[in-house]
Amino acid sequence: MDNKYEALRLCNQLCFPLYAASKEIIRRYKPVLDELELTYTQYITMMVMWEHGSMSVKDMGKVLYLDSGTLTPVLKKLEQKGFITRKRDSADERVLVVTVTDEGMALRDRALDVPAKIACTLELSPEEAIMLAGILRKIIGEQED
Amino acid sequence: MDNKYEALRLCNQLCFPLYAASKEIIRRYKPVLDELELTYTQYITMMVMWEHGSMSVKDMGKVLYLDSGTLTPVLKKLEQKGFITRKRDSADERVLVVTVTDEGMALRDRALDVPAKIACTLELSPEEAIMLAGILRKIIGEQED
DNA sequence: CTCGATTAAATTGCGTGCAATTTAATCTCG
DNA sequence: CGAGATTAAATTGCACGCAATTTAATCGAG
Repeated sequence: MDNKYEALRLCNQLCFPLYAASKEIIRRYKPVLDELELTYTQYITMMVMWEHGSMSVKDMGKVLYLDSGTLTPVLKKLEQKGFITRKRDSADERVLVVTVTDEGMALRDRALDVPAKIACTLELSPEEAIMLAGILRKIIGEQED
Repeated sequence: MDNKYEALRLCNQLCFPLYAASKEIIRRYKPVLDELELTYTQYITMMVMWEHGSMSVKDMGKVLYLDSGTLTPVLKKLEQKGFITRKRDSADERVLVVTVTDEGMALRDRALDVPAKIACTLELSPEEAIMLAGILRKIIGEQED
């Protein structure tokens, strides 16, 4: 019986599987990231730091799609752990520049095998992975890295 | 230069787009759900209620992949709004049975156009949607159900 | 040069998510 | 039957995510 409520059924939605899959992947990261004593949000923040070395909170937010309300406490935590420094830009004191420390860069080597550990739990074919990445990029917006 | 750190780059990951896409979709729900005065979590909970009418917290958790720590406050909020009732099962007092009210069922009609409103912002082809749903199911279901 | 507008972070408040623990009810097995 | 194991929710504590507001610095039109 496909009635007028059919569209409301959970199983017909894309949103819910997307939401559930996202949480499921973060769950799989947990044991791996626990060894580095990083949360998932701290991990993706460090990925940006490893790649860029130094960046304003605003730019970090653009890359990660997070605002200062989320980032400020995450960055303070990472500073506390010694992986980054937080310093106002002398040219514009409104801007806070985040910079990775030597200790932060050292962490990168300890994180080298994280992607492989996650990837091997996914069991997606390369074609599926490429297809998924493309569709997700379309949902997220367009620009990207 | 694809060096040994290449795998760590944010753009090469699937996890991050998945996480970003999930948040992006929930963001798109917000204005639509605001009209119903529901959060996204409350909305998916009501979807289950509309479909099943009555269910234990445990079973609800299995469907939504959420535990009682998350569900208890959500269900209390929905009870407070008058959309559901919460009552211990007389046959087994450990079990709390959640049941949709008439007011809760009435909300269903007001939510009828929510899926269409979201779908039309996605701009995915039917093939892409089917492909995406399949891949996500694979990710979600790999070690459970 | 100045004052209102704009901008970048920080702060506040609320609602998740989830691990870990607690409480209460039920089950199991001797 | 009865004590320990198991189970279902609730509770506690922490870390997001994001809207809204606040604070401080800079910009820009007049």
